Amino acid sequence: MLDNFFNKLSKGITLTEAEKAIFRQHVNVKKLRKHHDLLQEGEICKFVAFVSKGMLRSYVVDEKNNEHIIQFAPEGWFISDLNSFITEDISNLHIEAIEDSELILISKAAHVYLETAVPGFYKFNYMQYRGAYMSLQKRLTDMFMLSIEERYTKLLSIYPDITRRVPQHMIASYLGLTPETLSRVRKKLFVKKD
Amino acid sequence: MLDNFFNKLSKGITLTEAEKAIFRQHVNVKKLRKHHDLLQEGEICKFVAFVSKGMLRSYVVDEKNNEHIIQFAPEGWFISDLNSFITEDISNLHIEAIEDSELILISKAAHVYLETAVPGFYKFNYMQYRGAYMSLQKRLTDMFMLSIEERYTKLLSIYPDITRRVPQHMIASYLGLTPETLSRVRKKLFVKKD
DNA sequence: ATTATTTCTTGATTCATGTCAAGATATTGG
DNA sequence: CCAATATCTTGACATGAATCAAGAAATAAT
Repeated sequence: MLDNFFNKLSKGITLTEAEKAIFRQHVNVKKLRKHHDLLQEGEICKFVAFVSKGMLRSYVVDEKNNEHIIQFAPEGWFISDLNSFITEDISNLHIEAIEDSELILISKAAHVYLETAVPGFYKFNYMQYRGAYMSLQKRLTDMFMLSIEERYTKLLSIYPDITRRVPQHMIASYLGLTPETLSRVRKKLFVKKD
Repeated sequence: MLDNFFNKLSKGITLTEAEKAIFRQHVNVKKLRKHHDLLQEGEICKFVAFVSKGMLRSYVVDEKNNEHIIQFAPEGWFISDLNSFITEDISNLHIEAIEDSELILISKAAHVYLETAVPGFYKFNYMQYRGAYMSLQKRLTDMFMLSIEERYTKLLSIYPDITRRVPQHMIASYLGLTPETLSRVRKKLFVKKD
């Protein structure tokens, strides 16, 4: 059940069997079918979720009802609204499955407990947060530096299977574009290649 | 010399006098005058800098020679190119003083050493990274959700003294605008207020 | 299979912001 | 104090992306 989760952790730290047992006692497994919500705007985010199977997205909705995708989380990734999770303020994010998924949920109490009971987990989170900050900063500089075409092709090169798993309008949303604009960009790109 | 630095740390952790002494042995104080660089594109970022006095900015330069500001760091803040610092790849950032400044520089070796010699420093960095990630995510959602006016007024409300300390074209750059556009936005805002 | 739903494409048009250029204002340095 | 430099404003114009609308294509449901 937790194999993928332990695999992920073991890329950064080493876990004893005893520690794995502690995790098993303190996390919850949850299945979430496509289109179903893990978190809705206005709720307090009470978990960090590890995606062991499937794929989720987090997004915000603006006053014109346009969705803007903050993050995709395929299997092997974590997803949460960290702001809400830490401060216990209400969230302005939605988190939703975009494929039938299987999750490991870590509640706040469990998260706090596990960080002291399993020192490696604290270290792991340190690196997660640092890495998350570094990637977000890259995303920001890409927004500033790259043309739409470049941002799109870069995304494809980093996540080659994204076009097969994620509808194009969501990729547009992630890149900060309308679906129409992305469609036209793709047309141009593919004409060029011929 | 290190008072501001210790004050900052003591907001998250408690330091003994012995630990302060360790810091004093392992960090460097540096003065940097306005317009002078702390880091140039193409170099490897070999430090994390704490700003004890003055103000710095980090920015990228695109192929049209436009600057895009990633971060402002007034006194009490840290600045670095964390990507370059961690991976030891060359940086694509510039870091520059925008006021006469005084810095506490922590080299990579010192940073690593201090995190083990002063456990609280490790904890402090954990929170720094987590917090940095959370603010960057807010910045990204603001980019998606808010109009230019809203982004500008929000910036002013969070950093009321920024207009006095930072030239307007740099604020424009931080917000992802041209100086002309920001000038027009301000005009509209101030007409409204009358 | 057929219908219904979602996703994607394409065209016409609008609009916000960028670009270019010039002048005004403010700041800095000798 | 004056000159030089940097910063900010304003106008005219260009342009890239959004919007609106309709239809095509693909996918899912019955």
